[in-house]
Amino acid sequence: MVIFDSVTKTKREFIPLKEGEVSLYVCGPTVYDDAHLGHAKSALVFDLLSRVLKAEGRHVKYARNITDIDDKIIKKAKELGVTIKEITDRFTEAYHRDMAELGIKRPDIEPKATESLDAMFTMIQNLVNKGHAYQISNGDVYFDTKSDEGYLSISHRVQDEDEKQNRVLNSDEKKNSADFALWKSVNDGDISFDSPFGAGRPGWHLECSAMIEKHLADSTCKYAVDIHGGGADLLFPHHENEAAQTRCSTNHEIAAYWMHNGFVNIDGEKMSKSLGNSFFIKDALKVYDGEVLRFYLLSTHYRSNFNFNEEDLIAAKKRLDKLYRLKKRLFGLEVHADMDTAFKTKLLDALQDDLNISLALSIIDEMVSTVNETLDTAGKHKELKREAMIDMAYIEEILGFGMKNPFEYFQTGIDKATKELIKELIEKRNEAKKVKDFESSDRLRDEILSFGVSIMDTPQGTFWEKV
RNA sequence: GGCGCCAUCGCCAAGUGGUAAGGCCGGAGCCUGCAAAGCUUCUAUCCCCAGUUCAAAUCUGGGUGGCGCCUCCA
Repeated sequence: MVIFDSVTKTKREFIPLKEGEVSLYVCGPTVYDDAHLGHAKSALVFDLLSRVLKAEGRHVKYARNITDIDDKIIKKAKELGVTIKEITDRFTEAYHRDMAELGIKRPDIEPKATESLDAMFTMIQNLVNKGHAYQISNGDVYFDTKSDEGYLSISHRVQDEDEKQNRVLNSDEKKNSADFALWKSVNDGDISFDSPFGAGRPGWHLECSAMIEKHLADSTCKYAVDIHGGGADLLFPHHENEAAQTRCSTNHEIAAYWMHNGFVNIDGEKMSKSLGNSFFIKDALKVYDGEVLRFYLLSTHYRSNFNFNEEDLIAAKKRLDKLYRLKKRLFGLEVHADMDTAFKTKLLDALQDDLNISLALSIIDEMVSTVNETLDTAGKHKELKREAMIDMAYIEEILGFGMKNPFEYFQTGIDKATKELIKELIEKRNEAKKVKDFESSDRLRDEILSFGVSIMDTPQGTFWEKV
């Protein structure tokens, strides 16, 4: 496996801390609202990564956090007059539902901030003890960025410039303008948690470092985890600060490899909360099949920015359709043996190169095309069919494409009653065709088509699909 | 202002020194009562300029044009 490490900005051969094992930590959502396409992209990318690592025969320990303490959550809870737990439970559940629709597997560990406070306290205490953190008069505890020689080594920023930017916004008591809060004190009776540093709530960056130490890290290793991932926007300040906390409170760096996925834009415009053009997954799912969305969002390399638009989505759907067409053609054939094929090797090879999905998809297209061609010319070809089934099962396993029953896949969006009606009309039409009453059969076909479906006459019978 | 990314066929998109993958759309054909699906076939020299090299889409320099981070954000 070769991974593009976004800190060294080079492709590097992946060498795990412990042979055969991989620890992967990905920054997950803050659960105060529904998940949008950006959350989907990130979750999809790292779902793919963990699948590929597993396909290589590695044992993967994948953690993705749920941020359930945050100012935005508190604000929303106040607005709605409910507890923060009601908010976080509701949106955690929604997140899980949306991710499942996209065929994303649950990570092995999903730590929550509320369940990781002990680890955060330990980290803050270590930082204070080692002189990397200090408390100011109002109770806030800050990380002293000047005390960390490695600070800004992750994002390669220049300190002075950032200071100019931040000076006005920050508290006078802070030693350096870039210092960030580890603990924010609360005195006004607002929602808070008890801690050795007084009542308050943790700074956002802290939880990831603490969770990694608690769930994944081995203090005998040079790095806390093998791979740390997240959206490109998190590189600074979030990941820079995480790295600083871990570096200064423990005896290791936080991650050996960093992976950052590109952004999702909508029709050429940046999608962001401040612009208010977030596209929720649940809304997209009303119009598009979850697996089509999965295929579409995954069809571009993870580091590129992704421009979401309907025309491209339709083209992606047509491409996925071809895989399902072949699956339909092979339907009913049982596969027993799990053998290696040239196709499987090629597909894995492509994905092992920093998740080269475009190359992987072209390999799938070629396989589909070759099998179709052979089936057309050579007729019944049991061995070929069997191998194709094995290959498709592999695509399902490693990429999560082709998971559905192919007949149902092509009929999504048509209700049951209509399905029955269509079935009857097709029978009538076939009666008419039998006696070569083409006038009636064409009339019936038009009637069937009016439901927004297309029909196909094949040697196996007549099939229909939603257009 | 600081740091950084990108620019390949109408559209999406691989390829990072050896002579342009794949998909969508479109044209022609096979098959089919018609159609759909499938199959065959056709369509680019890689934003511009200069340089390095036997050889560059791929390296260097300079343009031009997009974009991101620096503030909550995946």
